Order: sequence, then structure tokens, then C-alpha cells
Amino acid sequence: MGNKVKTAISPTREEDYPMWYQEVVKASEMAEKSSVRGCMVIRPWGYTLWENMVAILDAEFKETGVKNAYFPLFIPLSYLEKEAEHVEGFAKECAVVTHHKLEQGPNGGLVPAGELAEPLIVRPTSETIIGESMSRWVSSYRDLPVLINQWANVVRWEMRTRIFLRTSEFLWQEGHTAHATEEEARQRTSMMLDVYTKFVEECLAMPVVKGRKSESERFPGAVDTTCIEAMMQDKKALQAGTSHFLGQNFAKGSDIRFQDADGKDQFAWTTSWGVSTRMIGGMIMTHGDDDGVIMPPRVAPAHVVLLPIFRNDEEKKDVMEYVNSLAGELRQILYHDRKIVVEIDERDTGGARGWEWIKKGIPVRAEIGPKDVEKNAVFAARRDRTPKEKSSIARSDFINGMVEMLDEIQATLFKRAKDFKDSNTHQIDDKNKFYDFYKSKEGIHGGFVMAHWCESLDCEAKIKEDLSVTIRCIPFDSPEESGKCIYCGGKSQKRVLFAKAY
RNA sequence: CGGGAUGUGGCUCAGUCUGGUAGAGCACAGCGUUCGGGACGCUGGGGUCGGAGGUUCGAAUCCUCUCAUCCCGACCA
Repeated sequence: MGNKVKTAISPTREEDYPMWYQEVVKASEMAEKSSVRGCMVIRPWGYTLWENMVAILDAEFKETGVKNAYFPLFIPLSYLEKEAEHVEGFAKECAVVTHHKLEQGPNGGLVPAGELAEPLIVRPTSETIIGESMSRWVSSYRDLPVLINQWANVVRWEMRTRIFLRTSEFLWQEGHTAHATEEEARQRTSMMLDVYTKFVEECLAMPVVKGRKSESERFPGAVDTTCIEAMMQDKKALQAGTSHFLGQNFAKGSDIRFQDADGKDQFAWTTSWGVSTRMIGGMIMTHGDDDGVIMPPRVAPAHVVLLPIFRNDEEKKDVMEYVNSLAGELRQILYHDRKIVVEIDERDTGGARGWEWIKKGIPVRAEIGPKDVEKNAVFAARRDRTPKEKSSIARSDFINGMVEMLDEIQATLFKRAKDFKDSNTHQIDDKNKFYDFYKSKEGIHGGFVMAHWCESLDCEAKIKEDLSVTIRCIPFDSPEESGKCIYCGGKSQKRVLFAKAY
């Protein structure tokens, strides 16, 4: 070992980032690969996190007038064909249902039978089937806007999968709205991106860059795709949420028409927006360290774990009494509209017990033994500090300071991530420097580069081919300034965000 | 779909070349000693070696077929 600190996760981020990620997910017991190819099992520690995310987002959506609904998992093939670019975008990764029953096969096994007249696809996204409903719901401008969201699973048959980041089946939320005017639809698009930004920054403690996708990265069928991009600790970009302005493309495909106030027939303007379980992967890669996950308190499955320490039944009795009453008091406290969640882990598994909670990323750990009972104190540690940093805190201070401590942890995580992102974001104006910056193919390197771009698809494609670096977005806050395209030297008015991406 | 590789207890893997009915570490269970701490000792449970067929007195080991998975490429973000 020497002076090297022993870490709970091996390899470390430095040694092998992708492997580190896999190990963290496994060690935290958040999820695991299932025996079904490309699909994951989300375990309680991961699913509770998701439920917390859902609860917050759901309330925010409703705040803006959106209502939840549910649409079929199966989409008739013909629906998908309604929007040309859309089909092209998704056709390659669709699961297709062709039969409706099983029969005994010649070798004893079951074989599909009863071929369907029209194949059904398992939804990769629901624009077309929700559009079909909307077309029937909307006939007058008085019926607009329609503001719908659904929480659902979707399937995209991915070739290479990574748990949470890209799985064949994943959980998400997809909002779909229809409006009478372009302006209103555009406003909705940006309003929902703002909802995502606020959630991701405040609750997941992940700083993001807000912007618009270049044409090549746009959602199939969209007029405009806006997004939030976050930086992972390997300095790659991860799209954490998207909001699309679909223009009238899908309204035309699905025939969503209405009569306006002047009695004229018009196509509606639609939007769609979504975030998925992918955010969980992003959160892990933003905050996790070589000891495992670090849960931001706002969404943590649990806030505090109490670890009773005792040697015999007598000590156990005293300690447990103290622990239970402490837990009871903590559970009364509200932390951002949610009661503090306290775990009590009285397993007698020695030191391994504490490390399990570190790996799970619980924000606060407190060891409580006879000495603490005697002193009316707790021996507490925070997940945003090193494992060895523990200190004795008076019981009342621990309780009264809990909300503040959690907020501090939340703030620390955000600041740490923001500093990391900022210090790894550079402005580069020279093509050679740009290439040198991204040249290395292995390990943790690179970062975000703000550089000029002439808006040519060709320049973008060449850079992608040479460096696997793409335009993540054209940031909204990128100021107007004259410059030269980083690839061809052509005229440019704005810097765009380049990075390697997940 | 093209190239490469692997399938042995829950996990990681040895054994396969030189056939003789299975091993290690970790994990798990019990007991004990420890312990403000990812500990130690002893004991124990658990696999028939991806599947099918073949060669052989005898196959995890050889042959054939098959299934699955992983990596690279392609494809996708």
C-alpha cells in the first residue's frame, strides 16, 4: 500500500474510469445487469432514488399545468411511419412484436404462433401514438393547449449498453404538448428545459450547459432540439435532458388540426421533452469518488444511517434505546418537503457495515456506542468528506443541525462539480491546439472546448471523424462575437460547445 | 452483419495441451476470539464443469453440432 490510500472501489477513477463506474453501480447496490441482454434490474437503493427524482419532477410539471396520462406500450408500425425523419431515426433500434401467442413446438419448446396482421413496435418514444390521440381531442383553438406527460418505460434496441447510461429498456418521462401558435410552443419548449435545469442543478447538484443542438444532433423530426449538457469526471459530456420544438411536423403526420378564432383550419404546434434513468448514471459520474457513490441529499434514498456499536446484550439494550429515540426525532424533521429518512443498521458485521454505507453514498453516517450514550452525543461522518473524518457531536446539535448539514453537503457537491466543469472548459481558437487538446485516445483527458464554428455540417462531421469530438450544443449564453471556424477558418458569430460525449 | 475470445459452486478464476467421475480465493452459515471496526481462527453448506450428440472401460478434459455472453469493427448517443 505504501502511502496510497485504500479505496473501497477498485479500479479507481484514475486507473480505469469505465470500469470504476461499473463497480460503483454494483457496489452501491443501485442496479445490476439482468440476464436479459441490455436490460437492467434497478434495486431498491437505486429505485428509491428514482422515485425521489420522479416525485420532485412530477410536482414541477404539474405546477406548469401539465397532467399525467398513459398511452399504449405497443405502437402500430404504420404510426411510426407518419413522420419521415422520425422513422429513419428510430427504425434501426425497434423491438417488433409479430405474434400474439405461443404454441408447443416440435421439440417440446414453445414457438411463436398467430402472426399479427400488422406488427406492433414497442415504443421507443411516443410522439406518434400520443399524436393520434391528440388529433381526436383537438378540433378548436379552445381545446388548446394540450399538456400531457407520461411516466413510462421505453425500448431502444441498443448495440452496446451501459447500465443507466444506455440500456435497451429504460424508464423515463415524456411530455407532449400541442399549441395554437408557434410562439407558445417555443415558450413551452424552453419552459420545460428550465424545469430540467433547475432540477438537475438544485436537486442532483449537477451544473449544466443549456443550449440548442446542431442539425446533426437533433431529435428525428424536430425543428429544434434544446438540451442540458453536464460534464462527467472523465471530462466527457452527458446529455441530462432534452426539450424539443417539433414545429408542425408531427401535427401534420398525426393530423392534429384545429379551427382558429377566425374559423381557419390550422395545424397545431407541438413539443416533447424528456429525462430518463440516464440521469442517475450522470449523477454517479458527477459526484462519485473512489469509495463509491455520493448521493446528493435532496434526492438521496436515505439521509442518515445510524450504526449502533455494542459488545453484549446489556450494551445493546442501552444503545438501541438511544438509537431508536434519536431516529424517531430525526424522522420528524422536514428537509425540503420530505421527512428525513433514517436507516438503522444493527447488523454485527464489523467495519464492513460502515463501508457499505459509504459505497452507497448515504450523506450522513453516525456511529453510536456506549460512550456516546453516556455523553449524550453521536460520532458522525459526512459522505462529502474523507471516511476517516468523524467527530463527536452533541445529540441536540446533531438533530438541530441536520437540515443545515444536508444543505451544506448538497452545496459542496454542486460547487465541487461546478469548479471541475469550469476548470475543464477552455476557449480554443487554433485548430492545431484544438486537435492536440483532444488527441490522446486513452484515459481521462480533454474536456469542454468553446470554439467557433461556421455552422457547416461538413466541418462538424470532419471533427467527429478525426477526434470523436462532437458539438454538444450551441449554448444559449454564448455571446455574439466574430471569429473563425475552428476547422475551416470560415466566418462564425458564436462559440459552440465541443466535447466527447456519452 | 464481419473479426477475435470465453462459457467450471453466488462472484473471480485454476484444472483442459499430457482423458481416470472437481479445486482455490472471495462471499455465505455456525461457533469462538476480537472490534468505535472494511479483523482472525476453526467447522460447514453449495458446483457434475453452457447444451446436445459422438469417441472411449472411463470425458470438465478429445471430436461434431448448438446456444449464450464478452471485446473490436459496423451502427447508435
